[in-house]
Amino acid sequence: MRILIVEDEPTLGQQLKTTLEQTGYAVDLSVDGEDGHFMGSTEEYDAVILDLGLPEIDGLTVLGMWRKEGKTFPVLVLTARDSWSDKVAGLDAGADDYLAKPFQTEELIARLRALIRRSTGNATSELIAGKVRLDTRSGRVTLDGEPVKLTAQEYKLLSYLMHHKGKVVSRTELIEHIYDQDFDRDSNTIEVFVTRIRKKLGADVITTIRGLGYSLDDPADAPRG
Amino acid sequence: MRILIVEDEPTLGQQLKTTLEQTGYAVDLSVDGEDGHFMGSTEEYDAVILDLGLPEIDGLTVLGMWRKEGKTFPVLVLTARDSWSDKVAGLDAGADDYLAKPFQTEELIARLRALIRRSTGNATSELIAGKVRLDTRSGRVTLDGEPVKLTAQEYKLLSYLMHHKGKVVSRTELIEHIYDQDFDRDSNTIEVFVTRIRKKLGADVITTIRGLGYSLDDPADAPRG
DNA sequence: CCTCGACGATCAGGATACGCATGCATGTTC
DNA sequence: GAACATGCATGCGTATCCTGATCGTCGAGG
Repeated sequence: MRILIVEDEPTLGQQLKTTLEQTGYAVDLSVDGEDGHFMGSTEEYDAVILDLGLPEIDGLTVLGMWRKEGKTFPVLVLTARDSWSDKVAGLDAGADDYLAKPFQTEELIARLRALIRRSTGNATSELIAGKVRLDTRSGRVTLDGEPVKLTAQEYKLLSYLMHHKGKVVSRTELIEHIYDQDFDRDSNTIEVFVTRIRKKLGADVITTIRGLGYSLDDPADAPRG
Repeated sequence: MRILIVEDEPTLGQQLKTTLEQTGYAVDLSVDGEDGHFMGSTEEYDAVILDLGLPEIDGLTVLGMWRKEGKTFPVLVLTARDSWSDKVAGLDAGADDYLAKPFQTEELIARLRALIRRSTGNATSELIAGKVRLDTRSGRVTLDGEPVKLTAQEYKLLSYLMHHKGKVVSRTELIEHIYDQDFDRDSNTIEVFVTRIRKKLGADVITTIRGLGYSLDDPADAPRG
């Protein structure tokens, strides 16, 4: 899962970036509205954290531009002001949630998790596909109830696939969503990690669709449509 | 749009109901967890407003039951408590948003709007022709609900035909849209793939119009209504 | 109704691109 | 500095694709 943070205060921004990366997200950080808008328009994000009090361009303006462009990623708005009218304005401008500063980092993470879960159409924080379970809260993965140790990248890859269960995900899409910008797209790392995940969870977990990408299917919601 | 309110405090509940009705929603009001759960399970709602501090059954429990039953309507949780851990628990239990009491009615409405907008925003990009369904988002094809495995080229060909359902598509047109430039036009690959698709999906899916090309028709919108 | 020409369908073999697995060098973490 | 994670390069096996030949079918005209 890849996140964009648009925050003009360098300390807070960098701190958020670090925390989120430790949580298992790929994070890009932008420090002003113009650059932030550009990033959000050109790159693929699963969620955006947007500070309203930006220099140059106002956060709400940026948000409005994205929505006009048809961008649908969920946006979590940060506001220093504690007036509910601002919140209402933010929500109506297309924000999906907001958080007033100062806030607990845990709460930010929980809200982010909920946003991504919701935007990918999942009802709970525990993703299940056959014998494999992935708890987005604890970041744990189990196979037949047995805990499985995954590395950071393996987890990111699996998590993205499980969030998009049943969908055919191209290699490019995977690269765009588990790495932050500046990554060699002509590389076979995705294949390598798919191999490693299969070794740990079984070969049948991830299906290859030749020429298109990969797909993670749940035997439970198979046929019988 | 139809809303369910589960709120044990009669005054607040009734007031909310009135306000939302004036805003243009159809509103059902339930005053305890058990009844609320029943309503949510049996009726069709576009969103639910759920108070956590309920008598009898706890709000979080009700929410958990709905999610287990596969209910996906967006849920806005109301909580009197202002501890972020409760909020985190609520979000992770499957809530889509929460609001701490006391709150401004305007804010509630704005959040509700945002929730519904998001949950209905995902128009299904599914192409249907008779027994065949092709989901462009997930890249999957089903026949009578049974998933069918197509190769990349087969998928491209079928996809193009389904996008132009009912139209007669020439072989040249197919080649131009399936292959990038510079492809031997005097080749019979199209015929080969049509054959393969027919083998997988049935001979009647693709109709041959001799001398002109192919056409994919939906019995549903056949000539003569 | 039959014949014939033209077009489309089908089949099978070889070429190729694709994905898999493994080893190794470089980074990162404790 | 050791253990581990990551990403790149290589060689290999195979599903997939294209080609070309043959077979089948449609439809018009005799």
